[in-house]
Amino acid sequence: MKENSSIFCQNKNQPTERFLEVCLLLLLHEKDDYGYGLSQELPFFGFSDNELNVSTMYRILRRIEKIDLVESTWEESGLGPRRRVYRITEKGKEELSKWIVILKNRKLNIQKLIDRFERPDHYNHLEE
Amino acid sequence: MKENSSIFCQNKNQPTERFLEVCLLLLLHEKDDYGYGLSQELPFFGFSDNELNVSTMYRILRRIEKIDLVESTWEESGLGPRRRVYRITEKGKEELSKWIVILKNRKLNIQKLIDRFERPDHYNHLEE
DNA sequence: GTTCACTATATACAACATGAAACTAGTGAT
DNA sequence: ATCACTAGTTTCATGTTGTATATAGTGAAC
Repeated sequence: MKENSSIFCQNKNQPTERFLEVCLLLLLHEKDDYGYGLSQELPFFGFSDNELNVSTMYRILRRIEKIDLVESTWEESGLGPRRRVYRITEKGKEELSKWIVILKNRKLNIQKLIDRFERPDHYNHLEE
Repeated sequence: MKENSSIFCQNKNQPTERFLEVCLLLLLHEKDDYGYGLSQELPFFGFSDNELNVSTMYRILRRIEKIDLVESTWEESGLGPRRRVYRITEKGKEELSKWIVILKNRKLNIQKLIDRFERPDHYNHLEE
């Protein structure tokens, strides 16, 4: 069982903050970047100051590097500490594509729940 | 900081399977039900056979009872083992309403990500 | 010249959530 | 007797989180 688990990327959990992982992959799909720079793009996806935990973000970056979704090198900035600049790999791009499919589904399921909450009449015929 | 954390229900994480919690609250908002019965309604929200872990579901039911979002009583079914029948509380209804707001936001953020993946041109002007 | 704010990354810790598996147990059909 | 279905619980290893803490470079204000 669970052989149709393509819906689960890597057969792992899908905690919400996996969404952060996908956001990072998307941003790195657009262009190479480093942690601090990425953190400034994240409010676009709803991770505003209060909601972004930078520890979590840096941890995710290290984790997805370990599983070869991204690669990194150190670069001198001249205007502050060194930056670890990340680059998405082919494997990372494939992972991103799979996540897009999952997220489309997730969005639909959320919509279903909202509809059912706001228009209960459409589902009442199930009552006995 | 984090005082505007009404966006985080009970200040806790929002792992994806919290979505399962909200589905259960919604179903119990519609009518009283027991675990096994609820499990048969869950495919509607995307929790098909392969994707629903019944341990998780039963665990969530016990957890949300502990924090008074639902109450339960044992009932004889006559056609099998006893059933623990759950009923949503006022607190549970309030929690459900808060979650609906969160999920509407989550849906929007997912949509933003999908759009940005599929129509990168609209975001390219950011490049240097 | 030192304090402050900003830039930049990393790690340790306790708390919590998960999937998988095993377990108990009642009913009814083969 | 065995099987399939109904019904719920607990244990275990693994994984993820937020918080706090640490380090360190730059440049401006005082």
